[in-house]
Amino acid sequence: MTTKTGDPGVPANYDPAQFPAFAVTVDMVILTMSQGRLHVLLVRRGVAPFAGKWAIPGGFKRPTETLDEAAKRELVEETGVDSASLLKQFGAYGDPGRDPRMNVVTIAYLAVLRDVGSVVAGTDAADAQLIPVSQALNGKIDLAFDHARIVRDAVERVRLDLELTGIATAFVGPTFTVAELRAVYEAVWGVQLDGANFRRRVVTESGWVIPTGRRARPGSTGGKPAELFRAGRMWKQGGPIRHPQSPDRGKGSQ
Amino acid sequence: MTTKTGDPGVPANYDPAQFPAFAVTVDMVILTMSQGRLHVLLVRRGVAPFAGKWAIPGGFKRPTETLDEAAKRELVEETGVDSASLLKQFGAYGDPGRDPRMNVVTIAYLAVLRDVGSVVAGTDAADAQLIPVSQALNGKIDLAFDHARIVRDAVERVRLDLELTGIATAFVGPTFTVAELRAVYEAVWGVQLDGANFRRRVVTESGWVIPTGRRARPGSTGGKPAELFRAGRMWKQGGPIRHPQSPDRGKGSQ
DNA sequence: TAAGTTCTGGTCGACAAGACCATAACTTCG
DNA sequence: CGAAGTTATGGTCTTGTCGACCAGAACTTA
Repeated sequence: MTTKTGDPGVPANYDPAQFPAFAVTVDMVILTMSQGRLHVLLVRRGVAPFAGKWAIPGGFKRPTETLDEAAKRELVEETGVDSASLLKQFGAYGDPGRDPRMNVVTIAYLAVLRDVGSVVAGTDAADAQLIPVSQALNGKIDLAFDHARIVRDAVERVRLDLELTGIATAFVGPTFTVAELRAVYEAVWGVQLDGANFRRRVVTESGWVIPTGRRARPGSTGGKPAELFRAGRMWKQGGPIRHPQSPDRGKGSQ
Repeated sequence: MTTKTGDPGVPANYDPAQFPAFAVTVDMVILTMSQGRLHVLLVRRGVAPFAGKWAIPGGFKRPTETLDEAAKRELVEETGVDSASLLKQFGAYGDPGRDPRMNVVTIAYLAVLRDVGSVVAGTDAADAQLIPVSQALNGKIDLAFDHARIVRDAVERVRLDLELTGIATAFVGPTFTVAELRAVYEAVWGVQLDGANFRRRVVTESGWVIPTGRRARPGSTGGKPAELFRAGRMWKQGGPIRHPQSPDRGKGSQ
């Protein structure tokens, strides 16, 4: 036992300046839907280490700001998007050697956005790109540092949050149809959902989607024009959609 | 990691050695049941800052270990308990000024244990004590740093995990009755659960409690001796117990 | 033996959710 | 213009889950 009399775990006469120094960064996994698939925003590194490899955007925390503020600042800097409410801290990573230059602990944040594509193109762009999550995770693309693990954890978290909260509306536009919302779930989970049942769940759960009264223009393939909704409250408790692949009930087709 | 050329925040040629230095600590919220109430392990600080105030145990991360290893090491040092599987990272805290001496970012871990009392008494003890969570959170007790917030977040997390996983078995002894397990849920959630229904849920959910064949000695108040179980797998997906206070369905009595 | 207490299994009704069908409202094509 | 195709959306039916409640079993103490 180090000591109870001093700072937890530290002798009372320890010189604070001699504590092992770390750099603290805030890294962000920015997810979005594009062409029906889940994408993650990656930037290409220009300098060593890992020059030429892809990485998730992020930056160093400043002593004068909180972690959340640092994440929000980085999000604005990297994408121009100012919606801190979408940022969610989901893990800390500090394995020795994860950065060959020095000791770095990173706090990882998750952001689920729409229209990142255009934003990215407008700001810095040259080296920022949306990559399908499937590609980023199956080894096709070499991620710098331990960013592959971070992205993997983030996607896992989103799958879970989609089940428990109303995050899905963050993936779609300011107004959307039930089918668009359903497409988000199907893409993230890789399953097919019944349109009628999905609609019932979404509409019944009062407050989390709000009808606008307008209707969408039917697609080029025809069909009845769908009702347009806008997002209601985002984070809710008993989630609207339950993951179908639950390890529950026998092996029923449901 | 920001090395993107043109990042407004950090030039690419920034000298790594000049990045703001932080101390990184690992703090632990150790929860246990005692006398039917949820308790948290606190240590009393002997030196400034916050001398005399209570704090959660923790310590500095070493550059050669991972965050999880640091947490495990601290847990052993503080309580003598070596059960890393119970440790769960649940948040990072880095507000400026949270430690008046220097910039400190802490990674917070959660451990749910039984019998901490005896362990604590046996090791260092003098200044370590189990405090009812209710007292620690209602301002009765002055916690150092931002530890009140950390404890609050941890308890919130446990409430949620209790709903989604089989954590509850970590609170009870190596063998236990259904009633003991039910008491854990009732204490953490502050609700009353129907004994018969609870038993059905627990026993039906195959694998997470295992009958030993033995029976408990009836309490001094009499009654049928309860069946004894031992814990099965701990972390599961679709949790066995759903929190009754869900903000769902109208205001039905269920 | 009687009374009390706890455990434990059973039943019932409410409700949630998925499968499936039917119809409505639009498209394009002939 | 009408027919066929496509999508949206509502209805019904069945199944499974969960809580409320009751009853009996198995022990205690008096």
